[in-house]
Amino acid sequence: MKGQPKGATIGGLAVAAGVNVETVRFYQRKGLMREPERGYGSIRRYGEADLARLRFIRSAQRLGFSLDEIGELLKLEDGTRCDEARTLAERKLVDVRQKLIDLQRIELSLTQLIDHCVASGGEVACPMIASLQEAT
Amino acid sequence: MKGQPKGATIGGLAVAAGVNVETVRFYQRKGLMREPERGYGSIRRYGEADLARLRFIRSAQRLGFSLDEIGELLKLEDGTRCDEARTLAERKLVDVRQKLIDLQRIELSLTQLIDHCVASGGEVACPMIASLQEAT
DNA sequence: CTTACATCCGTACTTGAGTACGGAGTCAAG
DNA sequence: CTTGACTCCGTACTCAAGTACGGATGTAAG
Repeated sequence: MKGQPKGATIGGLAVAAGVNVETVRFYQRKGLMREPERGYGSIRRYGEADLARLRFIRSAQRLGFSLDEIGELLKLEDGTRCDEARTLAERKLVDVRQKLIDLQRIELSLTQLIDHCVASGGEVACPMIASLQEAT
Repeated sequence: MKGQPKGATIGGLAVAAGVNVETVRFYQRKGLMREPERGYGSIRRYGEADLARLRFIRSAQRLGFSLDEIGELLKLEDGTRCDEARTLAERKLVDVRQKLIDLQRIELSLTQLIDHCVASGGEVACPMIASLQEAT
């Protein structure tokens, strides 16, 4: 009933997610990733869930969330009490929606710049900054 | 023809943008903000454009852009040669669109969590991680 | 059984993004 | 014309997020 090794080693996990082994261990110390039990005296094994979690962390980071904030998002995944989760989710949602607005504005600026570039021949300027002015 | 002082001092600028004076100076050193000429022997003055630029930098940071990337975005604002600008804009656009997709997925997860929370009474878990799984 | 390579773990180093500090210069009010 | 607050500038410190190092242990292949 014990069969062959169940999952990837930390090295395999790290490669699969495109991060450094040390980074995984760092996230474990921060409490963002679990440390699987090591079946007697041995080496830890990681599964799909660990990989997904690790990838989530990296994606969320690219979106400008700090590791502490990501920890909060992961608390939602991990199941907290309902009212608590809801409050947290609502706070995060406000933040996320503001980011969406800003990103959409930047997207628009960039597409317009590209269009103008195609249309004109020479110098162009992009109202990049104006794109984020408060639109009232 | 020289009138009264033209704009805000660095302190005023910093307060208006909600950042530290030192931060402004730091951005100047990095080349993200200009250092206005100081009319004979005196103190620098900043205008609306400087404030907008500073605010843009902070917003872009919240979206997960590094200061180096923000420098690139600002090159577009500042007007580069057309083909160069276009190439850069196209690269950034890919990045921005991926961020939009990820953020939209997170937004959906959060709203669903909130809905479930309202509907059920007790424990809830949020498929936060699943929300960013590659959907193909 | 040895040997090569990975894990484990603690500690130390690095990098990006600021923050803090301190002395010298500036400027407006009293 | 002094005084208090602010600017200027260089240098040094801090904090988050890793990265690197190195000795001890585990483990699979020859």
